[in-house]
Amino acid sequence: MTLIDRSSLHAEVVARLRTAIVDGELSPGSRINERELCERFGVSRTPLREALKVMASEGLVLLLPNRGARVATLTRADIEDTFTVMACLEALSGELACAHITEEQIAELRALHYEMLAHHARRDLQAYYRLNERIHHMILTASNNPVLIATHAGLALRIRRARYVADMPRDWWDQAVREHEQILDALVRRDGAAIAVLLRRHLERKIDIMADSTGMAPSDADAAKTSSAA
Amino acid sequence: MTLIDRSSLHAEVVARLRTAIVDGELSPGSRINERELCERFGVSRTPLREALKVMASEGLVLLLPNRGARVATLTRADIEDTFTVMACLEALSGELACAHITEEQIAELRALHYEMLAHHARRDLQAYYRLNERIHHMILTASNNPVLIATHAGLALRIRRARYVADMPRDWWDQAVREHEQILDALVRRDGAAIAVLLRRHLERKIDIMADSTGMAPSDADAAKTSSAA
DNA sequence: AAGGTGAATTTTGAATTCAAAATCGACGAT
DNA sequence: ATCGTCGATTTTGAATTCAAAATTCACCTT
Repeated sequence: MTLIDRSSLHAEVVARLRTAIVDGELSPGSRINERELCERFGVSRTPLREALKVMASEGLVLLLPNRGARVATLTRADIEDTFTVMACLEALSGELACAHITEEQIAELRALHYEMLAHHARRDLQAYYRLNERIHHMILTASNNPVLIATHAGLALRIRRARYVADMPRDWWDQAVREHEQILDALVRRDGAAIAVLLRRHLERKIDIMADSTGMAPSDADAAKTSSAA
Repeated sequence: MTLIDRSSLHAEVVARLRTAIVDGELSPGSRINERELCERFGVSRTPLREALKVMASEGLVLLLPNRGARVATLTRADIEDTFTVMACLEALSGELACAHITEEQIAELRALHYEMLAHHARRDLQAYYRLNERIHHMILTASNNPVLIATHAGLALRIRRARYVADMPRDWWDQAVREHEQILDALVRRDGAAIAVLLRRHLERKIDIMADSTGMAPSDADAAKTSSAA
């Protein structure tokens, strides 16, 4: 593992710690050993601790006073609650995008949509996810509301671990693609009310798929109990 | 100024720094001198710097690498964008609250509403604001979605400085009170769709009042230039 | 006199140090 | 043999120290 660029150490450490957590390199609920992470990143404890505090305020890390840090766990309720809020935010983004999006952006969005259709046809789930993400993000961007974009990004980060699940029922996937077509159509018609409804339903339908899938921790409290065995 | 409790220094410093910024004790755009603040809080630079980094991730502070920290300024666009998102979140909270709120909570909400009416009748703006805030927060709480509550709180914090303005046009105030009555009514009827529309409109109407009022900084960039003017 | 140059000072960023709290482990009592 | 207690070790929290960057300001040049 390469050592960190010394010029903006704090930001680098935050970024790498975030990546490590979001990518599951540091498993949910696991204890974070400061000394160990320092060695791994090649930095002293000061910037690492600063990073931990930032991550805690982002909700990716749990800080137990005098007892160290722990990677935050996601309960099923956390995921559902987060997605409910994200669905609402994306609905708003679509609504705003209808008012602000340019013809060029719509053209690009259509291109991305066809690319996504290609991945769907090939059953390439990973590639599909990537395009899907780019499309949603492009609508967010077209909302022209930086606060909305940042708020969404903050929430997306926390559930990223759970968002992209391996098993997606075939019929669900087909339906999602159809929904995307309707969403694009509403955008072209600049029908804000319609796209808001479509986006929200689209996202809320995803909740069940996600939460059902991978083994979720029962809760932060329970995880803390079992791990420290205190 | 009392020195800080030494048991949870970092959290205390974050809380006090946040209060200082939100209450306008530290004026927007002004430079933050670490040494000076350390003396004021009676702590060393380490916990203060940790707090600054957390505040930066919250958006209350701007960190210029190697050039210190600055209290974030609010542009009119920031306020409008933030309120647009908050309006959407509160609409969702009302919708969810319709499904979860108990009869007892509705009774309490009605009591708060009458208290607020009293303050409105007396033209006691400060007291009105406090009640208004409690009512909105109670609906948020009744949504039973901690993520939604936390997200809303994070945004509310940033614009708190601008939210409660001194001059509120009489007709606007009267209208706001009428809207509150409709909102309460929708809640009683458990009409989620209606309350969502009402709450969103209610909040969005507030945007104009707020942004028009107090002297807003033109932008962060401009404010940085005229730095020492604070 | 105006503008630029460079050393002194201040301020920031990060490592180190120091103290307190928690964890671990051995020993002894029941 | 198990539980509890006391001391050693580790880990955390915060102050201090050290180095690098930026700012200030006197001085020099034109």
